[in-house]
Amino acid sequence: MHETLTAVNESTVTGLGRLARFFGFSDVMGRLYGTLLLSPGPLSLDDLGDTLEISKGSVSMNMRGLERWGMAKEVWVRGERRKFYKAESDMWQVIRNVLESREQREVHLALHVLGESIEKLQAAECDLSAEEQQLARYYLDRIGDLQAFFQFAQLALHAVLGSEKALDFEAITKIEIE
Amino acid sequence: MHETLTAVNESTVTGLGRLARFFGFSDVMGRLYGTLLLSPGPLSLDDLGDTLEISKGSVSMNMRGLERWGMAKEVWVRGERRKFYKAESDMWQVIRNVLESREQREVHLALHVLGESIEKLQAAECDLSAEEQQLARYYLDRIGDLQAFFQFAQLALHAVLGSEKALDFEAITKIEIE
DNA sequence: CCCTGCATTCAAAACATATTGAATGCAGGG
DNA sequence: CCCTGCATTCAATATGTTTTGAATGCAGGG
Repeated sequence: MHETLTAVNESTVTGLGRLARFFGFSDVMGRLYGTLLLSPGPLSLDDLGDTLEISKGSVSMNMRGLERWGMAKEVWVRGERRKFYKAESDMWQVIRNVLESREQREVHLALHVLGESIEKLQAAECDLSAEEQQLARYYLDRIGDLQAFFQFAQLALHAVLGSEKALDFEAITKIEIE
Repeated sequence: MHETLTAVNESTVTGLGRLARFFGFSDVMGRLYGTLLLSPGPLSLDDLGDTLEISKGSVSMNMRGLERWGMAKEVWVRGERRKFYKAESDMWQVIRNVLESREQREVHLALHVLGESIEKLQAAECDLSAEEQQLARYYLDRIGDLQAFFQFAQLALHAVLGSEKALDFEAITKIEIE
């Protein structure tokens, strides 16, 4: 195959590996996704293992990860007994999946814990010495800041996820930046 | 100290550790930040090490990390020879720091690499066999999608960072969510 | 110019995470 | 009901990361 194609393929796959790590996934997951994304046809686990030079076990586990996150789908190839996968190529869908299941949960948890702390501090107020009360007020201020941050994050998430009809990436491509 | 204060302190510090990991920093950095945030006065490296029960070395290295990211600042305490730190309590500033120096760079790099790939593919077109040309077009499509994603991310970053006068977190607190 | 009290560095150790490949499981064909 | 071809699991291992603490560096006081 022409070296340009090979080079582009490799840098894309590497880049997606990097992106995956950035988002807290494993490098291999990103590379698997990239390999699938750049393959016109579906690939078997063996294909993927051969291409990326990683073991069958690793391919199997990481692919299941990709499936769980809705980044790849199983595909039936007639006449084949093996499993074949293709990448979920709708980026928007992938992002929704990640934001919804992971980020959303983190933010929720954080807000829950912070809310509890505030309640506890308010409930305990009478039991505290003057000095402790002062510290409690300090805590309430700082925790209020954190709460504001997470509420901002929640707003941002809602803004991105809430837009029912997938933001039009193609349109965005055409916007001139800087 | 009253157990409520202790409990709230601990859960906040733990939560910030978690948040730090989520953002790709070390757990310890988050906990150090949390400890400083909940301390009315500045703390020395020893104070921090004692509180979190970690070694001097670790405190030293992680604090320098926090400083580099603009999450903590050195503070002079008169009559003391030791270094003292306080948390940068302006969350907005912290977020700007992280987004600007890290996320911004990632997005930039990605867009650069993708752009290069597109150029390479276009330049090589004539050298390709019919079959290779077809694959090249396929690559261009997929890479275009990735590009659109990163351009979206860049837009989002600009939107958040661009607003010159720090988004008003306090105001956001008051918005009713869901 | 040494001594003290601190911060910093860095190699070794502890710890965490990812990968491997042999063993196991499972389905469909004969 | 066994055999084959595959996927999956998991304990052992390799790899990467963080922490530690002893050694080192450095500034200021005496």
